[in-house]
Amino acid sequence: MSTSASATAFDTRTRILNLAEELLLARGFNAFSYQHIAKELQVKPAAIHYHYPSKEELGTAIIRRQLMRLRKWRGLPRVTELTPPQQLEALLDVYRQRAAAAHGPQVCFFGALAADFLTLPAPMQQELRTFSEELTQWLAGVLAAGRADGSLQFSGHPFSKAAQVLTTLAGSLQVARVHGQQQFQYILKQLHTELLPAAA
Amino acid sequence: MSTSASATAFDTRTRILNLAEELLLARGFNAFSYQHIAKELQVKPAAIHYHYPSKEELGTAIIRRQLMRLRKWRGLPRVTELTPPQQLEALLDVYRQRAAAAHGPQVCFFGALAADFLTLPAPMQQELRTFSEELTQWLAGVLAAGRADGSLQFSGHPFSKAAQVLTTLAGSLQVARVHGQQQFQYILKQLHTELLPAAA
DNA sequence: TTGCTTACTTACTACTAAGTAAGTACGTTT
DNA sequence: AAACGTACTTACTTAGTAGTAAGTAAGCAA
Repeated sequence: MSTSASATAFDTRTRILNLAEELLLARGFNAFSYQHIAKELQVKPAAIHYHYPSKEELGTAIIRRQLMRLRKWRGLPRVTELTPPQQLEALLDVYRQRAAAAHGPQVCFFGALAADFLTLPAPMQQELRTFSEELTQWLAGVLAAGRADGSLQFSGHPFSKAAQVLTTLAGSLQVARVHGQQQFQYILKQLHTELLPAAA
Repeated sequence: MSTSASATAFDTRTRILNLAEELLLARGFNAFSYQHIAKELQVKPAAIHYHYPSKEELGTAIIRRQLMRLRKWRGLPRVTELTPPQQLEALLDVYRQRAAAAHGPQVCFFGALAADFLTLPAPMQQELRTFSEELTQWLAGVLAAGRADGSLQFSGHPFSKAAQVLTTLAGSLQVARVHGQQQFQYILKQLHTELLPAAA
């Protein structure tokens, strides 16, 4: 169209974002540099600055993309049409995938960024808050619906329970990195059996 | 005695360790430097190197001290003589204190170091594993005893449940940093009501 | 063909990081 | 008084950090 969007241009920009995301999840925001990205992509560090002038913009772009993914995902027919327990299962699957990631277990966005939170630029802090809030609200809705129709069980407010479940999931990926996947399995199984009625 | 252990020497060493610990919990291992410590303590960076030649040794010392504290704490009469629910409560209090820390909510050791885990020197990784394992084992014992005498309720293996609870606690402090203390309160309340029988 | 845009590279600045070697002031020991 | 150990400072090296300014090759547009 008007923007001819040459394939290579788009590619490099996206490849930078993909790699930065990977490095963020693997090492944290303060422990990866433009040099790491540049070396891996076989370009010069200045090329990264061309696409993302500052590290703050790069970091914000990573979170923003993840927020867009969340919004798209939760609106997908193959997600909205599931029953509450299936939606919960779909969420757990996302974390299972991360735990089994190719280059060693990754943490989730929240876990990776929350640890460095106080050192993050303000725009990144704000984006992260938005992301976390929207995810919690979505899960709270799923839990409320599930308890209403008897397919899920828990005590307390759905929002509190959602916050607790997401917190546990975020933590469980960090545990997986320190203690291996078995601990992660234990924790997920524990979550699973507590939320689903024994009868079902 | 043989080592005259001049007061100032001991003081500076300890003050370095205290401040490094504080910075680690606030900013993560990769986001504090010898300069930060030196400036705050009004000495030169080389003075820090004198006491802790490398950052790896400083980091290891922080974890090791925390491990010693744990071993001492769990053996204290005022802890061992408590009932299982009281021991659980004592553990939760440690986290509540961190959440309400003076200079903004701190995360726990595990949360702070797990995020940076892949960038940590091997000795620090090993010390952290030991610390986490001992803490989980201790809590598993408390949970098992509590379920046996009917004062605590949960499903699954005590070790799995202990891992889940500690994971949730670690995560909850990260949440507190991002979303404020109220979310933290929700999560702790949720944990509390689930573990303690409604009747009690 | 001239000019403009895109996507870089080269070469740099300014700064910070961990770590080291040599020197010094001071108190204790001999 | 001489020697020594402790606890530093001064001055440095090496290696990285984010970020910038200027140049360039390739492609498209008038």
